[in-house]
Amino acid sequence: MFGVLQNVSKNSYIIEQDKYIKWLALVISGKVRVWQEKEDRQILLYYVCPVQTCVLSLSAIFRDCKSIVNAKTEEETTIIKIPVRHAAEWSFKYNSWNKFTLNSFIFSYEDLLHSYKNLAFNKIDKRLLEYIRSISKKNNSRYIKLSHSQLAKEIGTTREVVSKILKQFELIGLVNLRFMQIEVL
Amino acid sequence: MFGVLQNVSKNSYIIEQDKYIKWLALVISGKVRVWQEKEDRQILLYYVCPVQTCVLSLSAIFRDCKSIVNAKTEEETTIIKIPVRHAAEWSFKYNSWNKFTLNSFIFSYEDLLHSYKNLAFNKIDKRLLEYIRSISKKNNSRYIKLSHSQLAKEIGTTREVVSKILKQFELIGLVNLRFMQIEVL
DNA sequence: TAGTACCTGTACCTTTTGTTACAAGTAGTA
DNA sequence: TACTACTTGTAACAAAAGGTACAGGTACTA
Repeated sequence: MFGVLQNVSKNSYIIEQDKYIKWLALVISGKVRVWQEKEDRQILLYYVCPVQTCVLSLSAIFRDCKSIVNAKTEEETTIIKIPVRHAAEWSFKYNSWNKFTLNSFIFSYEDLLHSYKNLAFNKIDKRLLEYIRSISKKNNSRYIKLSHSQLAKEIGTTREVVSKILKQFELIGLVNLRFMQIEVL
Repeated sequence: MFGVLQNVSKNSYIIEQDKYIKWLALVISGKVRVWQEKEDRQILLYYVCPVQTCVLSLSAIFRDCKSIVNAKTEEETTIIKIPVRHAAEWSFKYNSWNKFTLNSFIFSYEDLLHSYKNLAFNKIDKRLLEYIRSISKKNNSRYIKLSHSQLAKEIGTTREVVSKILKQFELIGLVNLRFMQIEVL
């Protein structure tokens, strides 16, 4: 038996910055947020949803390393914990596992590359608009139930900036604002 | 015979944004710059040096895709061109090739992650200082022979901003400036 | 030597983003 | 109800970054 099934309650850390990664987590149900932070700022990297794994814990398979990100459950989450040394063997034993690993890297790399370009060249208002639209699309709902400060932590800025920009968006008819709710028009 | 050895002259495009990647390039000698751009701004992703491959052309191995980056030789460069479908087979045939591929992804992903965090949280002056110091270290020389506009294109800003910041650095004794030369103190 | 292309410095201004500070609203609960 | 924690709005200000414009320098070469 190599993997251990485990239930993790909401808001628990799966990975913490500067700590060693000892096992690989596969998310079976729930949702895990992965981000970077510095002082009181944060920036989202991605969410790990069923059935995916965090590409960064994958990288730990191949050499011991400290995590450079944080990962925390956003809901009650079920994961399979696999000690990294087992997962490393699998890559050479099982073609399908190898394929899964490679695909995870490819997808994640391209995703991060898009984020990088976005961050380098687009102003905050554009990044915010794209973000709320992507949320709306992903959830298949016009209504986004996030606070301004939560949004600020996703895109790497401050609450006041998000509030100001959202207000501008409302004035030009892009959104409607309510308490803890943004309606994307 | 799968690979083709090829000499590429200085300043030739290896990969262009929005074009399909048909082959994988292994750099045998020379140097290739990989970057993203938008209008007249650019931001460096990495350099490909012997004996490495561009992680992004690796990703093309596994599914047809348009490039989201540019790659151009900075010196006379020798590459081996491998049609992507051959390279794809190798991953399942040869353990050592598989290992090489995975290592490329891991290294590149972590590298990009550092850049992303740097871009998200650090001001331009700090990023510039880190960049020129890394160049100095890499070249094992105090003297950096790059113009201000070249530096601007590496870190994603404009020439005027670089000139101003370098002048400040000179005033506080961090560097000495000459025509086409920065001495790191 | 003149011409060209590129490099550097800098003053001035604008836009973008962040900070501080405060007022007021919402929701849950003891 | 009163208390708490969190959310939202916004004015005024400050700092960071970018853009315009121009003067002058350097290097190469025709």
